[in-house]
Order: sequence, then structure tokens, then C-alpha cells
Amino acid sequence: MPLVLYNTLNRQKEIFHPISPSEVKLYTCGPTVYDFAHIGNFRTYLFEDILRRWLASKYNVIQVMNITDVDDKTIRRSKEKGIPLHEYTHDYINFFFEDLLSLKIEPAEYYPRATDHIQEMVQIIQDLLEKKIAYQGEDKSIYYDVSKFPEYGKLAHIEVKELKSGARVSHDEYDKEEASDFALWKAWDKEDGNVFWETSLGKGRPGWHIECSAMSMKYLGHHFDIHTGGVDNIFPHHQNEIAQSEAHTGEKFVNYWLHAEHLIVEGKKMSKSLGNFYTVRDILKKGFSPLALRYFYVSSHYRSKLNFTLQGLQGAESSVHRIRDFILRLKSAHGASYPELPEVLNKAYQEFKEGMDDDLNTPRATAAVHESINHLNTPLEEKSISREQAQEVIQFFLHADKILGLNLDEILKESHIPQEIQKLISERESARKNKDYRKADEIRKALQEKHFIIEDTPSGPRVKRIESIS
RNA sequence: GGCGACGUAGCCAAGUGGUAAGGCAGAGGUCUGCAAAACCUUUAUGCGGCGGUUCAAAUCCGCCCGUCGCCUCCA
Repeated sequence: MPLVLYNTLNRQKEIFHPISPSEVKLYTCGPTVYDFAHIGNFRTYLFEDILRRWLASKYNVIQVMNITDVDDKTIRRSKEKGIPLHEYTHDYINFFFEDLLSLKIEPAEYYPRATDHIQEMVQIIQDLLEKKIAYQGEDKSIYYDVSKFPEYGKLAHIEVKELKSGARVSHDEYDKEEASDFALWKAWDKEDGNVFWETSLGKGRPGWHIECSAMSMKYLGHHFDIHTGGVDNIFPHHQNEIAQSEAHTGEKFVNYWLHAEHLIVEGKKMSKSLGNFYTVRDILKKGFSPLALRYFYVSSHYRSKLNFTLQGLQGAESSVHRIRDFILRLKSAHGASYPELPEVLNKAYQEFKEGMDDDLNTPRATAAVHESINHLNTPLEEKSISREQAQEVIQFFLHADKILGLNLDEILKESHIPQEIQKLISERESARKNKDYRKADEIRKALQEKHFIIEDTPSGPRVKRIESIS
């Protein structure tokens, strides 16, 4: 079964064929750094991480994620705070990378910033001016003439003619010839304060869409494999990127466009006014582990709306525990050989792969993981899985975890129990044998304070480091 | 107004013609000094509603109801 991806361009699932047989070039729309990214933003970034990880299991991946560090919002916020734009965005860039790290999102090869690529953008705009595809408005801003690009609207399935009836378009606000035209370069005005670049296009700053064209093509070439973002980017952002890039190069820009649906909260659009607005930090402050959030994202398909609830997140936390605990129990398996193991594992590998290959169907893939646990739990409890077999099962879980990212490899490493803890455990065991339960309970409590949880099982006490179950 | 998506158990969520995966929560049980954890069993004659096509429909078609998104800078 080959990898199949849903391509927004054609509104259907398509077999993925990279341009180069061994390498995939991937552009993922990144954050505008005017504030902390929220859990809705991170749904998209996590989808991109899953995509990256699965592609990386088959190809060498070159990924670019842009950082938009100049736009209306960043300028306005930095002015409000009285901090230079660069300093203001610098902080939020750092916060963004911290959040990526806590969610175990694998780093991209490039994180280009818009403000570092003004020259590249100017060059494209110059070229579009020369080709008479762009024009200068009365306000000195430069606009893209949508009528010069016949396929405009194709990605979003929008007819340009219909755009004009859009109620939100106020013609008065623009000095462009058609309401559907969009800005490539914004001439400086007072609102921009000291944010501007003196270029051959005049004093001003780039429009939003041009940065992605410039930076994607700089790092990935004129024609590359995959471009992703949230569904709201389909129009106008990605449509405009196509128009700019293809008019500039005369080549096809991107083969596969992938878009993640939005996350909603308690059935409603997340918004600050509804009080249902969460950043990743808000979630962690409530005591949830970042892995629970990660698992929560993975538990639905990226093209479905995901309804975020605290109850749902709690459920994700429990699911993560179950998987992690299973691994721990496997580690100490030392029973007889389980004859059906090869069959169970083959099925697990196959279903995991089929799920992922089917447009990154992570719910199917995680179901394969849980199903393998269901099949192996009884033999594991009955001590009919051998040490060697347990290793094979662990290999499957590590394989799946290359995608799921639940830190299962760390759990396996965290096996060393310090001497003093070992000593306390055996003291407690002898106390229990002497039926001195008061002392036993005291030691259990003391161990807990040292972040070790002790669980009595028929085959003796089991120790868990509290961090290891997070 | 235009374009589009979705509606499966208490919650989350797979399944696009062959008789409802998986997870969470709940209930019962095993184990246990207690606790915790774990394990086992169990939970939709039903897939928003009504019709239709078919030997067979959650899946295809029509209508209706409901929720949501996009339509110029929101992931």
C-alpha cells in the first residue's frame, strides 16, 4: 500500500509521488509571532509533525517552517508595548520554540523569518511588476492583479466574480483596482511607525503572502512536493502564494496541498471573549502532561474538526498511561513463549502502517497499538511471553512511537532505581511480612515523597518513578 | 447570497455496499493487609430524521433537521 494523501488542489486522496525518489520537500506554514500560539495553532503544527515523521520513515525530508515576524498585529502589539518590533517578536519566537519542544515536535531544517528575506521578496515583486502582473496603486502600495492569473480561485474553489459580493470587503479601504487584488508590498504609513524597509519598491513593508513564496522557493526550489497549513489558509493565503509563485517562475509551484481542520473548544470556536481560549502553557498549568495533549491531537484525524474538552484531554492522559504502563510491564516479562505472538505483531505492524498510509489516519494507527495491547495483556499477565518476545513487542512500540512521540524510549531507559530506594523497598517488604503495616505504609509514603510509587503485585513490589508516568 | 464540511454509545473516534475497530468514562469481577496499579467481563439490533436504490445501506441517491467553516491578512 502506497502513501495516500488528500490533496486540497483536487479535493481527493492521491497516491504520493515525490519529485525526487528519495527526498521530500515540505513547507509548513508557521506562526505569526505576536502572542503565544494557542492549542488550535498547535493542532496544525502537530499534524505537520506527524506528516513529517511519517514521511521521514520513507524519505529524506527537507522541511521549512516560516516565522512571520512582521505584519499588522506584530507591529500594533509592539507599538502598544513600546518595544522595537524585533525585540517584541524575539520573545514570542522563543516561546514558540519552547512549546514545540514540550510537545515533542521534531525540528524543521529551516525556520526562516520574514524580516530576513525582504530582498528575496522584493525581487519577486519586481519581476511581477515587469511582467505587468502587479501594479502600483495610488497609495504607492503594490498589488497583484488577479485577473492576470486565470487559475485564480482554483485551490479554494472560489469564483473571482463572486468575491466582490463578499460583505466584508470595503472598497473605501483600498487603493487597488479590484477588491479581489491583494497587496504584495505595503507602502509605509504612520501606523507602521519605524517599521519599514527602503527598497527599490519604495519605503514600506511586504504583504503577508509574498514571504511564503519567497522563502519556500529559496529553500526548496521553484517546484516542490508538499505545502501545508490550517484550512483557513486555503483562501486567500495559499491561493495567493500559488498566483505569485507561478506567475513569477512559470512553473508549477506545489504538487500537494494539505490542510488541517480547526480545533474547537466545547463545541464552539475558540475565542478570548468566550473564555475558552487556551495556550499550551495554560494546559500544562492545569496539570496535564504535554504528551496527553499530543495524544489528544493524534486521537482524531487531521481533516476532522477536533472538539477540545478537559474531559477529553483527561481521557488522552489515561490512554497514554495505559500504553506507557504496558511497556513497563513488558520490560519485566520472563515467561514461556507465546505461539501467537508473530501473528499479533504482524497484524499490528500492518494495521499501523495501513492507517498511516491512508492519509495519516492516526486514529486507525493508534487503534492498532491498543489492539496489540489487548491481545498481549492476557499472556503477559499469565507469564506466557518470553523475555525475547517482549523485546520484539517493545520494538513494535518503539516503531509506532517514532510517529506518536510518547517518549516510550525514555521510559525504557529510566530503569535504574537508586540504592537507597531499593533499600527502603526491601525494608518495607520485611515490615509487610511481619504484618507491621503501619511501618510499611510510612515507608510507602516516604518513597512517594522521593517521587517513587510502589505497587504491590503478586510477584512482588513494582516501582515507578513519578516522572516516568508523567 | 455563493462555496464547502460534518452529524456513529455518557464522551472522543475509526469504518464509504456484506452485517458496527479502538480509546476514555461507567458497572461487575480477579488480585490485595490496605491502597494503588494491572488484568478479565460488560456497555449502539444501532450510525440526526424520513423516503428511495439493492439480495444486502452507517456507507449510494433525494428531501428535511441540526452544527460548523470559508468568501481579503484567523492554524
